[in-house]
Amino acid sequence: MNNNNPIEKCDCEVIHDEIVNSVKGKMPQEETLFDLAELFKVFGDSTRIKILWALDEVEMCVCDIAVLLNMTQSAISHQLRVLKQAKLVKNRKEGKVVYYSLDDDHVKQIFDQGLEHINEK
Amino acid sequence: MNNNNPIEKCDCEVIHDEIVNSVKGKMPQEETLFDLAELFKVFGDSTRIKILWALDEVEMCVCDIAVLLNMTQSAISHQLRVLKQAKLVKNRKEGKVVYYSLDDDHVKQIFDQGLEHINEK
DNA sequence: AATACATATGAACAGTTATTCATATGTTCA
DNA sequence: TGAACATATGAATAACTGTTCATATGTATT
Repeated sequence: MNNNNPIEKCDCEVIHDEIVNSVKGKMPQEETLFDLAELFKVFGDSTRIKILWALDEVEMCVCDIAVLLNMTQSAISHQLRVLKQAKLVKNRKEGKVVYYSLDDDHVKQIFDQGLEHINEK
Repeated sequence: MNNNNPIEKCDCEVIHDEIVNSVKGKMPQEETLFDLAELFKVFGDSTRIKILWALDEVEMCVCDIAVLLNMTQSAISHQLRVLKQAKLVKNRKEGKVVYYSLDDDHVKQIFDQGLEHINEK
């Protein structure tokens, strides 16, 4: 069933039909790959990386983090929301103060793998 | 030496001075965290995730990838450049055709950690 | 040499995102 | 109740990013 239809968006001929079809069969669901990209997008910002790294050490309140990173409370709060939506951090409230902590066991391992890549290259 | 200077950008008082200072001492170098974020930024795009996943299966030429993902050759080529700059893929030339393959052992492990996070939540 | 084709690349555009600013919410304490 | 403070949030803005389009480069074939 290998017809010679013009390929939709690619402006070149298929070079290796078999390989393409084989890989197509092995690819995870579109949605899974999308979710994976969304997760890594969260890791792809220095501020959030710093927050995660700090929270991997110890639970901290919003203001602590702002002071630590020398940024505004607002900026940190916005980023904590992103991290929370990604379910990477959780929080607990104690009076006026909200304490954030890591909510994932894989963060450190993902960091470590990333660092290994960087250090090898 | 805990003076009571107004904190630069944070518009609130330091809540837990000791924690902030302790964590500050344990944080990796600014540059390391920046590089880590830059690396994850590369993972933070569906197209690039798909390319990496495909190349983890088998070496492919640019056109193959374009057909596989139903995208233009140009778009793929641009993304391959990003992946190459990040040293996640390498290529070899055979006549007109350029074959790309993974250039990192950690890609799959990073994916797996990410997937574990997603599946747990 | 000329053509065909695979890939690369620069400019432009649209969509996304991080920070700032102003302000709202919610809690404590007097 | 009102003042003080920690945090959250919406709107605005500036910077960044992915794709497209047009075109350039480089290789093989005739």
